[in-house]
Amino acid sequence: MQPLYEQVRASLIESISGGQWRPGEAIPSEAELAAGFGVAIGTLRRAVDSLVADQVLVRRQGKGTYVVQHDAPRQMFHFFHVASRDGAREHPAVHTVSFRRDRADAAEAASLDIAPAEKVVRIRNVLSLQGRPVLLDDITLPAPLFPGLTEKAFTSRANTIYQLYQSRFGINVLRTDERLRAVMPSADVAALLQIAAGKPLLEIRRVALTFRDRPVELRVSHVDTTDHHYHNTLGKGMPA
Amino acid sequence: MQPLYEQVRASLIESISGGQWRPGEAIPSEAELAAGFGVAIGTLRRAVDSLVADQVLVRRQGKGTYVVQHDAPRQMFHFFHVASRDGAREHPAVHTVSFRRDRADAAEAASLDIAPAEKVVRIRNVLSLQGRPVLLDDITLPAPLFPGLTEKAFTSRANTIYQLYQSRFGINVLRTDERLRAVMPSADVAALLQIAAGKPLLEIRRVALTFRDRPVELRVSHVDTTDHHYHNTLGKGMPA
DNA sequence: AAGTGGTCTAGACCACTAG
DNA sequence: TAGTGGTCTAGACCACTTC
Repeated sequence: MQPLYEQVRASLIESISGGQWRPGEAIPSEAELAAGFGVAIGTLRRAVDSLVADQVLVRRQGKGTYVVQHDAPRQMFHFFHVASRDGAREHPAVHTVSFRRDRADAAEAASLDIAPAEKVVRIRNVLSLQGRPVLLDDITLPAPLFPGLTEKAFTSRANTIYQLYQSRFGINVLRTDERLRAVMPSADVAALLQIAAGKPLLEIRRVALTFRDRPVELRVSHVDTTDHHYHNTLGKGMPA
Repeated sequence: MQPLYEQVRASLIESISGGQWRPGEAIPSEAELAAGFGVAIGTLRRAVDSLVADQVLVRRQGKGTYVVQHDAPRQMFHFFHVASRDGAREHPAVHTVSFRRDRADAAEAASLDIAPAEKVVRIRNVLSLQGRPVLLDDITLPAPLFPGLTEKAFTSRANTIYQLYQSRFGINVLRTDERLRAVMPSADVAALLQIAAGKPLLEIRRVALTFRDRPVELRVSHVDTTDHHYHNTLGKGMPA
């Protein structure tokens, strides 16, 4: 038998991912929820605690508990780990190079857990920091999950992409799985990042996951690490 | 005023970092501890919970709560994120190339928060996976923290270095701060990793921290990512 | 003053481990 | 059977926000 607080947690997730409580909205008070589920308030709090730890909910003392919104600055940097030499993080300026619809290849289908040759949307973005191109993102999205997605919707608010996924398509990115390697740039990548051909790049292959570890986005990034680096903290709470 | 459970947590940390309970040993039962601190058992549990989350303690139902030992396999991989192409992780074979005493340069002193020109120990290790050299570690340690450290002690159990820090010098590595870049190898690095000069490497600059975020080790790694990658999971509990 | 989340208590009962 | 951690309850009181 599953513990009660796990069942309550699962039930809360249903309500959130089902759109019953929208991002930015407050969920009912702890007393109400506990009464509704027929559990003690301590048990309800334990379920909420775990969702707060997973960044799905945020508590605001004296006000209520809210569904997180991904456009908040600290949500933004939760998944953006590129920092400049002095450790400062900055919002990148995003420029969309291309936006088109295609079919998934075998590797992509495997990564995204979709059928081979499933329809996908491909977006290529150049991200600039301090006015210089530093990062090239190649994003692949399963088309069925993003109905009616247009380039315009993407570019108009592209610096908070996960917020777009959440507000327009009800998709909460909770976790990402990243693999990093050092590579030599291809010609087109070098051109877009305006670098010499002999300069190595950091390649990040990221799969973004939502509830139940379902993949929703594949993103391959190439980073010019001349003046920037990828920052990672292991062993405790989130990086600041 | 600090919450009670925070005070209890701080007190527990004192007992652990002070060597009162040694790694691998069980701490007193929750009932005993609660009585000793004069708090409710729920409050004591909350303090213990946070230390379990920080990987300082582990609970074993029916047996007791133990101070973490860093030689456990899952502790090993907590800070070793290099995996092969298929995602499998493997214990590296370690070969010590050099071991010598020196003085810290300015950058190292800043990273380790020690006086300029402080005595340090420098170790250079080559780590092999599947019989091939994949990783070159350049480790810098503040000598005063590691009295009597010899090459022999290091090499004899070098595949669990943090366990050595813990068992011999009472230093618990709790957190690491890593910065990743793509670089071209210097001649000596290329030679030790047996790679061509034109092949890019992943550079990892890691500072290891103990209680109160005190730095205890600086490690610069160079990784041949031809058949391996650096694996990172963001947004939830520890990677498996 | 009313409503919210945050802390703390005291105790019951369950699940697991060991002798 | 005894001892440990794991779950769950019911309620008191505090701190913060809003009206």
